[in-house]
Amino acid sequence: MNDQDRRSMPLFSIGIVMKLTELTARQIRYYEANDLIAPERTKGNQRLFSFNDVDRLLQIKDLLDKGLNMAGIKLLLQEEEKEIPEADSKKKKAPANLSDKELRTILKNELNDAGRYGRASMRQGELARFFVKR
Amino acid sequence: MNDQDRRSMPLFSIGIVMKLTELTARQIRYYEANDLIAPERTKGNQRLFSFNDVDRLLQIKDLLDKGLNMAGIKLLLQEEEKEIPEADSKKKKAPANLSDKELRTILKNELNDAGRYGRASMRQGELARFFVKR
DNA sequence: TTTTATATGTAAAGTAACCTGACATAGCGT
DNA sequence: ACGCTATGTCAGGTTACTTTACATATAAAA
Repeated sequence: MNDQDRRSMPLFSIGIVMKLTELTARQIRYYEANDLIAPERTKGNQRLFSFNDVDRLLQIKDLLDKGLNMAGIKLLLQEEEKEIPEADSKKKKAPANLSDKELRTILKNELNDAGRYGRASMRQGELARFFVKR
Repeated sequence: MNDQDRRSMPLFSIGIVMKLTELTARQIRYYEANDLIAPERTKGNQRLFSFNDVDRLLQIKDLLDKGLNMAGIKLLLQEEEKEIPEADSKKKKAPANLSDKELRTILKNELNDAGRYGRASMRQGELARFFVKR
């Protein structure tokens, strides 16, 4: 269990994400429709966002403020993903579909590598960095 | 915004908390009815749990497994809250699990009203520690 | 200027998730 | 045997989310 797993755990409903990001539901769904984010879904098809998702939404918001459009943001985010090979290429084998039990285990596990958080405000910064070590 | 603020931020729906803790909704509501937790509510009256809440639910589950009842757990949690004024800068490593004997001792002392036990249980952070630096 | 594209608002109808309250019950201690 | 405790389950009601469709302000293009 590593940081990336934690950050990609689907935890938040869209209502919470609205508050965390100060985006409307309409905006969030629109960004998804434009493939800027891809939150998980519950069995009943409701969106469930991870720290990574929220983080990315804050980036999107920031880039929009700077005048970029969907296409530009998409390019930037793609570019960014390439730059995160993260040294350990092996963890690619453990993708995002955690079972409930794994999820639980993760949460109960003690972490020696507990994280540091930054000082960013949630409006502009990256939420995940705020909460989780990287 | 400090650590405590982050830990007490209402973020999770009961559905997510069920998965994180492996408790049923019935159980969670029952514990709330018994004043073991006090999650926030949305405007529409639905529960919203913080990291602290989830953390505490994991403790409750643990104590139930050890045979305590609501009253005993309540006492322990209350006691723990007193200990958390955090004046103790010791930051001693969490004694992850209390032995049955320790539990008995603590409870006995409490019930006898013989005063507090000195050992800061400090085991508040299972979940929160996972996510947040301390 | 007029047209087109973009990003967002809003409304409607349906469903998922949640709420409380009531009743049932297994397991335990007395 | 009895009662209590912790949990299950069901019912009826409410909230939160879903998609689809149409509206619109602004910006870019023609």
